[in-house]
Amino acid sequence: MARPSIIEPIPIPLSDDELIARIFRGLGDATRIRMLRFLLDGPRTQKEIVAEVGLSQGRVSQHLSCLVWCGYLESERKGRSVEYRISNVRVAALLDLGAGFLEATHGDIGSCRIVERTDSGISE
Amino acid sequence: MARPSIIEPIPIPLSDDELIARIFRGLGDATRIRMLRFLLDGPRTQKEIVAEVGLSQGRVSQHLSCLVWCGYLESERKGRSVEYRISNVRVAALLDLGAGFLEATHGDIGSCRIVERTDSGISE
DNA sequence: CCATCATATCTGTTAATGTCAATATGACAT
DNA sequence: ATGTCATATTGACATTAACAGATATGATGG
Repeated sequence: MARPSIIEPIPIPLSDDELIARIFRGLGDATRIRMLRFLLDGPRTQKEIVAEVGLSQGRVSQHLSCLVWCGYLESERKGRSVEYRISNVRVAALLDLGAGFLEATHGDIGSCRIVERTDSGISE
Repeated sequence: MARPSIIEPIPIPLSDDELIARIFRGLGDATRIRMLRFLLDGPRTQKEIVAEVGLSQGRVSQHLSCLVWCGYLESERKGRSVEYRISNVRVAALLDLGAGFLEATHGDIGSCRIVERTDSGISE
């Protein structure tokens, strides 16, 4: 696929710290986590993902581009649709480690305003 | 230590997806990554950390509070100073996995505007 | 080649959060 | 108790990025 609009034509040189931070920032949004966990069950088209997460199609498209260019997903056109799938096993490993970390802590992360984002919904 | 001001007095119930996203968002900033990597060498006082990262003392204090309440660091007062240290081995595991992921991808994450943050500095 | 379905892009709004500077609080030595 | 060093908090500001809605692009079937 061509470079989506959310992608810089020319990459800017970045520090190691910034690159690693971006790896994690790619996972730092509840919508993207939800998409990734949905796709752990198997490949899905964008339309199916839109139905699952309930956000606007445009926003979902951008999140998916982000996840692809960050290396978490692969995409492949299948006729009119585009199919998305988890790119490799490291993704599941990262999600597992994150979930394990959550369990191991006292859960105070829910109180930290620095990583706060208004989201009142209890897990489905 | 008492609850810092960046902490909600009463935690708001959050979805699993949001909690996991926050775990990763805690690692989604180059300054916090730099601090964590610095502390992998051993415990340091806040003053030493301020000298290392070169940001204002106030901002460093907030990042450290964030990292503590997210479960990445532990803090202990030592006389006038406060010593910070990596809380457990999962932290190093997460950082390693993130770095490994970075190597395994094509490095296109540096081009993704969604996880962009202006930071032109090449690694020190 | 045209209508339609699926996806991509653009525009504007809003909330989150990184930052510094200034100030307040806490611990310790004298 | 008081001055000083270390840390915490607050205020103001800029930037990032999530979001909906409108529109554009691309693929396919008729």
